[in-house]
Amino acid sequence: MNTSISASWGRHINVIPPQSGEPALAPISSFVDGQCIYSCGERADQVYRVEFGAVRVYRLLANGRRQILAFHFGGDWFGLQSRDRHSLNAEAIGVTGVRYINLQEEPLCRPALFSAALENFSAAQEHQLVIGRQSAIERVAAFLLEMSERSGYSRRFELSMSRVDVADYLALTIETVSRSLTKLKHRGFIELHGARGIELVGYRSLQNLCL
Amino acid sequence: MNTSISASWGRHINVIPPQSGEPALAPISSFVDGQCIYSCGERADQVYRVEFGAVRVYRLLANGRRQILAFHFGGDWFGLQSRDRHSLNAEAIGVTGVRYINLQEEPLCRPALFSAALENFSAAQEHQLVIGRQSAIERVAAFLLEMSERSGYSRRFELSMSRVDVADYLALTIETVSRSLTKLKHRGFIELHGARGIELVGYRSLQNLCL
DNA sequence: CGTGCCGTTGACAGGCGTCAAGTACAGTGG
DNA sequence: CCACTGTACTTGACGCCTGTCAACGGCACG
Repeated sequence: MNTSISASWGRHINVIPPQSGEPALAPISSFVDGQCIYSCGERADQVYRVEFGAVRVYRLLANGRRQILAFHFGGDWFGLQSRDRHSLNAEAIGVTGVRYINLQEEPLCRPALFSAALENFSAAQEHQLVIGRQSAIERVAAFLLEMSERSGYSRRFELSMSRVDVADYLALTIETVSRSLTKLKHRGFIELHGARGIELVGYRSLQNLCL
Repeated sequence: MNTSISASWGRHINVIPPQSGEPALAPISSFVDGQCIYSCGERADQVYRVEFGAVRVYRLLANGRRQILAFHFGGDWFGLQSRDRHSLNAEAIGVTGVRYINLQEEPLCRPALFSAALENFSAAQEHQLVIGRQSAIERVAAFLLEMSERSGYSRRFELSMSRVDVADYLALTIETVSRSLTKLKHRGFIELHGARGIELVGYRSLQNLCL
């Protein structure tokens, strides 16, 4: 799926910097596309770190809708939870590897986990602003910039997730996402290479949209 | 402002349980209504705890809009930040007292702060779901239930914030908030006592709205 | 009683969701 | 090599929800 990227293209950061004296990390567990990593209601006694691939964290609502709260890529910690049971689901996007630590065996309050929690918190707040106060086209622009940042600020990259995922992340419909991408293309801000390939032609223009 | 509450009414929890061996808490600092506690760009080397009153945390966007990310009441920690400078603003709602700890003098990674960070994170996620996937009336219902919870699950309570604040928290306009409240009243789910007084008549019905 | 602020209500328009049809592309099998 | 199929994505038509603009009502305060 997202393994067929031309070599010259940026991708999401999959290289993990060597951790300094972080013990008790289990070996890499591998997941196929769409496979559940944890689900709502399960005991939350592990914290995960993405090694390669990507992860979506979401909840299903009673009206049948799905809200994706976050995407996680290589190096990101996820699964931190304020209660002892998960209130969200996590699934692999494409072939994905994660490692985890067991919270029973480890002190919960570690600097690495603390800053991971703050990073997650900060990302959630930024996303609140996007879905709260931005129009459809602004949300899509913000999303593209975010994905660019997370693939090392590359101007050209490939989305690892489908339109449905993008829509559920931005609290839009796939049709609106599609239309917004088309508008951005017509305005000369981006170019589309196939369904997943994105090129940011007008980086500054995109940023101006998101103010 | 929110000091003129009839004694029989629930209020937001202002009583602080005695902390067990938590040192270095500065004495209470008092703020008047609307006073800034910290603002975007300042160094974030303090973490605050509400002693009485309430706090709104928000950001102003370029289009002139304001998004309130969270309200904080007695006992809540706020001001935790992943970077060394604040990216948000915090203001007092009504007469408000806070205490803070200095992060320079204290180890950042303490259990109390860690769980505070996770609580903040969790609240941000729940709020993402509300503003992402709920209609106007569902958001208002969810808000009332949240305020009820935070005033000790009382059926009858008084809002400490204005309609503008509610609107900016729910990513709506004041008109839509007002209309939604009227609808909830006409459906017999709530009763309004003045502008700020709320009585939840149909608690279950409200919950069913928010599924 | 006038003034100002806050909240409510109404009329209207626009953006986005919904429904539906059309296109592109990969995989499969003949 | 090509037809067939299914999935993902795009585009179009239309309606509703919510934002915008405006007027009105209630209440505190001077």
